[in-house]
Amino acid sequence: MKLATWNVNSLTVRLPQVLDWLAANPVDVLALQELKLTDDKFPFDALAQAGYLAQCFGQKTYNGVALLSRASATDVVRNIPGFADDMARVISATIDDVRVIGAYFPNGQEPGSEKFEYKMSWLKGLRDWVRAELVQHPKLVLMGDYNITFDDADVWDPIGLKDTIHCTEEERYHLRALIALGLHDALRLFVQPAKNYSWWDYRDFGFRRNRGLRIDHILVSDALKPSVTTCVIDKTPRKNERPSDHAPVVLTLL
DNA sequence: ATGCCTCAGCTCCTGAGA
Repeated sequence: MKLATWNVNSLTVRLPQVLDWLAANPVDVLALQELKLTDDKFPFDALAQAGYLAQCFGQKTYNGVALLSRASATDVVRNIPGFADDMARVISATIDDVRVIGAYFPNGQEPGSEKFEYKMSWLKGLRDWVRAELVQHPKLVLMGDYNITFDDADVWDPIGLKDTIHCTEEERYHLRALIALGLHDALRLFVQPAKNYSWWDYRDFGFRRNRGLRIDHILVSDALKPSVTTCVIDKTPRKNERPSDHAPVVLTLL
């Protein structure tokens, strides 16, 4: 079974690239973030022709998430139960006996800002809910755009970006707290090349210079960990003519 | 230096992203 996550930064703009990528990478599940469209504009037909069912949770202008799958998805849940939120950031479903959570974590903008405080409370809400989900669904994958780096190895300039957004100790504390629930950073289960990032700024030739961050992650539960055979960041779509600023992350389960 | 890209929208500028 293959699962992937990709922040597409507008599904309207990126749909052709998503279809191309799925044709070349026929994964079983693809979690999308930053759709930037409402459900009535979701391209169900084009994806169905490509062989994918879709569960979507859209929103005008910002945010918006979806789960694409070859098999049917059951028990679909939108956002975090118990955490009131007017932004469309999370969608979950059971697919092929695996509980899949696709999430677009808040950006946080700047430490100390109102948006940063929202990010912190959102992270706490997510953790409390995922803790309960793991009891109900031991085979669980939590993947998406986390907007948090684990440590300096995830940052192209750890000194220059120290304590800036995505790199603060508060954010990393919450990320480690998720891990402490019994989850594993799938990419780090394997030896990785240095400077292996999932996002690059559009400005200043960020991708060409590999000035990036690893902020898109796939976390797998204890029960799934023995089944993980590969986890890679696919930088190919970042080389497209009008790319998303994020690259997909792909997980293979036995 | 509060921008450099990119995207959406009450679109010819602004807010947000990260």
